[in-house]
Amino acid sequence: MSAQRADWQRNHQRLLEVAAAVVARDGAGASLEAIAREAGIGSATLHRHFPSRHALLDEIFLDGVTALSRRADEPDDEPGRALRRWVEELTAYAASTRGLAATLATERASELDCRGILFDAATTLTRRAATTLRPGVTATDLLRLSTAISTATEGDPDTARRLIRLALAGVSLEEREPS
Amino acid sequence: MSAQRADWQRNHQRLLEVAAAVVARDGAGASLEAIAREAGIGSATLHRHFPSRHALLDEIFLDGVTALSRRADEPDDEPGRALRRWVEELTAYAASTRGLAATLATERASELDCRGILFDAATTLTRRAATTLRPGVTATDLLRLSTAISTATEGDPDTARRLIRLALAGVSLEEREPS
DNA sequence: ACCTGAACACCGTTCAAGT
DNA sequence: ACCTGAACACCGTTCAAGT
Repeated sequence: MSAQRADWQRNHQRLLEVAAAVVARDGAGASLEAIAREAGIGSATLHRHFPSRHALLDEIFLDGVTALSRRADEPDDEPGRALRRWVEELTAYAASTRGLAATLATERASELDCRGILFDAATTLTRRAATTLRPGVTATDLLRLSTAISTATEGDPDTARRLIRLALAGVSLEEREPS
Repeated sequence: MSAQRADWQRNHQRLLEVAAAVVARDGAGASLEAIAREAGIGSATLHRHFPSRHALLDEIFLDGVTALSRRADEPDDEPGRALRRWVEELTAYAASTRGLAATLATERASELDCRGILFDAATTLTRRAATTLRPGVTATDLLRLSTAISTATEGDPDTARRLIRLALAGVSLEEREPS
């Protein structure tokens, strides 16, 4: 590893830490100029490190999302319950992590970004729980519901949890076909 | 009515029409400068007519939302179905009307804005359907779910309809308490 | 190779000055 | 009374110039 590469890594790391703090404070729409300013670099340098806002946001949340995705592997003898619990945790986590919900709502650029990682986890859980699910329900549906709710309840994870539980269980007591 | 007041009304009406067109094209975050420019007025005048972005957006959508709220009064001998159908229509309408979902997601300023009107309609339907609903489910819950989904699916009313149906019916086939 | 200052084309908001 | 041009303090993006 060259000295330049080590330098770059240090700057990169520092930039990410500052960016995470600013996004936690100002949300997904935080000023990129403010991030560069607080990191002590030029805004042009920020743009070279991260070609888009989404690229920056995605890297900020990558560790937390990866940790959450691992929890999908915990064994559970009731796969339906395991799926519901994980989706509930994802929704509450995204609602309490400023900027994450908006990041997940953006179309992903690569297979290895936050959304791709969560999609893989959701797919595994959905497959295991397939027999307990209403026919036609996909991992994509569950992620869309979760992201929609966490986006709408940013900063209020209790409400997020309540709404995703409601959506997973259904609003009505009646027996019906959804279509 | 003075000539000045008539003038103002004409300008106001023209401004609203232009604003509606620009928002339909550019979304809820449309440039207020662009709206003023296309309406042929100064941006300062726009700000005097509408003290906030929300005030402008709300007035743009008022007619459509009022029409939708009236449909809650149509009689139905199955109040649970009536509620579900109306919430589904609201969600699809908001998803297909650019800028409306974001407007509904904003905390309301008055009792007579779009959100207040929809809240009244949802409250009526929810009360009629109370015995068919899971205990504790409120009109606010249903509006929050609808707005969350339509915000996340702007421009795709078919997906919006599919997701709100799923949320109303429940994802799982199992009998459970949502706790 | 890497970074930066400066320029560019935008914003929203406000207010003195005009009519 | 009403409207406007202009000013102000910001943006994101790009690039020639520096080291």
